[in-house]
Amino acid sequence: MSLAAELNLDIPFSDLRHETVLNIIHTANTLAALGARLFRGFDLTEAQFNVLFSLKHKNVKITQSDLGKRLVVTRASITSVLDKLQEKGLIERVIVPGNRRIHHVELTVKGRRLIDKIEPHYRQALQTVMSGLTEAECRELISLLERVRTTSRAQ
Amino acid sequence: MSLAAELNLDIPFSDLRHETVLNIIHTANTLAALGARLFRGFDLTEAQFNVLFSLKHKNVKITQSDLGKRLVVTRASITSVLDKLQEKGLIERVIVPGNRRIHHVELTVKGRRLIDKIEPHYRQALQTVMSGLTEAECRELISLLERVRTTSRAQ
DNA sequence: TCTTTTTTGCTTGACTTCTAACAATATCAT
DNA sequence: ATGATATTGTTAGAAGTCAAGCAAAAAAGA
Repeated sequence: MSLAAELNLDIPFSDLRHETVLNIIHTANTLAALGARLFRGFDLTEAQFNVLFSLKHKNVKITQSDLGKRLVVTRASITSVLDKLQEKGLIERVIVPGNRRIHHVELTVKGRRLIDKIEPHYRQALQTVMSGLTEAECRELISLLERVRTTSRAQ
Repeated sequence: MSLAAELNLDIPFSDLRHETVLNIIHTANTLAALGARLFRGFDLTEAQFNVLFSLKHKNVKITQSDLGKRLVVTRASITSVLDKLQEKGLIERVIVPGNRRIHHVELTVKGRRLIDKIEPHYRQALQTVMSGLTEAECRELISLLERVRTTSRAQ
């Protein structure tokens, strides 16, 4: 269904570029909402899931700043998400000998167990949600989005 | 640039569907951040801009619930955004004779002047940000995203 | 009519996000 | 080495988001 129809607009889009941008944002919101619903079943927010997932799929030690870059949020945001995860006993901040400014963030046993339990459901949801596109179409979509970002970064 | 490179991941994506979903979300975030930067120059948040823009491009009277559906946020969210806009004197809630449950939301003169001032900058930014894609590519991108949403809605 | 259901807007509380500022620490340049 | 600069993590404050629950009002059904 067209976005204009979905949003019940009384005037169709007159600006193709505008329509494209809103389609990207609206699709992202739709996907994020599905994710949020899945994570809530495990008492996690999307941000909390993202941290756990990043920690699991990271080989080297990672600092809070690294995590921020990876998830594209500020250091201040990471601080508060980690606080919540630490309260729940899912991660720990490990002191790094030789550098008193940084912490290494690590999954606890409990944290690892939780993310291991969620991940199959997450993979399954991705599979389902993207089942409407072929592999070639996925690649095409990625390529178009990369070009949008490239232009955006030039701003 | 690939998303994996952008995020400095040490392992490339092994799951094409996952990569696609993250590309959509990350591109939307990038675009939203650009928007936020533009709106901040006019002392508006993105949510506030979205409300003003919707009000301007709406012919019929619109209630708070309508606005929520249009912007895909809950009624609770709309309430607080409207409170802020009302404090600034940019919108007003108009009592509807014959139905004491609803309000019509309308731009004030000040609100209309502001959105009129911002809109050309917004259009220009859209133009710039999407200049990397041809019209045909925009249509292709929209079509792929619509199919992702169609599948998502089936969940 | 009268009861039940639905819709509407609001409040509260939890969470995330940002910007701006800060202190502690590390790094760089002279 | 020492003074200037940059990085790291934190805090505080503002804003938005949602879910859940509420009261008032409207709509639907019996």
